[in-house]
Amino acid sequence: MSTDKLQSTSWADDVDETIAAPEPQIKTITTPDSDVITTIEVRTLPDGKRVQVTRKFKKVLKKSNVNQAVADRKTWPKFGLEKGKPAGPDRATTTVGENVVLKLSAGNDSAVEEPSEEQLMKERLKSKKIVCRLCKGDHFTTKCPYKSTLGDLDSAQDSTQTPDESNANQGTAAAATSTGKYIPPSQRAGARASGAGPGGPSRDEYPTLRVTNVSEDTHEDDLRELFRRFGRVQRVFIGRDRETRASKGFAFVSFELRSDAEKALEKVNGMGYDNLILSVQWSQPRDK
DNA sequence: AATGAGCGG
Repeated sequence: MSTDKLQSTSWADDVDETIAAPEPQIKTITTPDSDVITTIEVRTLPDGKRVQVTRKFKKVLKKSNVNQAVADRKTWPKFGLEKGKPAGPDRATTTVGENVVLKLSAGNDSAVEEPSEEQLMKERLKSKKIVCRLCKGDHFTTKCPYKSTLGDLDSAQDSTQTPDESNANQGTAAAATSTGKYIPPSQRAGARASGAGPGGPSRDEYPTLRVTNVSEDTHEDDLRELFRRFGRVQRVFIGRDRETRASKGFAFVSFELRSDAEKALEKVNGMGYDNLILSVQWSQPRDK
């Protein structure tokens, strides 16, 4: 360890230097046979007093960058239930985490800053591939474009029930499955596919209108009431400020049938409502 | 003028 190395590794010294101008003199004494390094520092305090600081450091013989005890432990033969198994983690039962090393450094050197916690998480998520359980695509299962068609297939495969149990459960909502897991009626084997039948719209695919110039005190229910005359309204959403929840003056109205949405668009676009004139367009599909 | 929230893994 060199003299200037010692100076920069002590954060306390760095702090002092900003206050006390006089440069401390440091003498390092190394004895080859001993495992101790001695430094003697002479410095002048702000009030003029001279002090001598003697520090002793133990030389550490490091085989690697890990704690010696940890390294030793890794050479132990396995014991207990793992007795006789080959060395190293068994990947079938053990997930090997990322080795995060805590590094302390003097000052706030942002140029060599470690990647932030957030970045590390993102990296980890990236390496932990998202695979759709239905079609094996790289999206979440709920985002699967084939959800409405493969969805039933999946729940049938997932089921550990015998056909007898499955049939018995279909009739009674209260019946528990053999796994004890509740399956809502809409997802039980043989249930009608979600949306308007097989291949029909899946939740986000309903015909949707964007309504703008909506007065600030218009509520979801008001729009539902306004649009219901054109057909079954699937959803009403009013754009709001995240914090204040105040309306941002636009809304989305989804119908179950495109023909109804079309009628609504024609009739409501340009219509006076609550002292404003509503504008209605087809919405662009939500995406991110 | 203006295009949505939040789940998961």
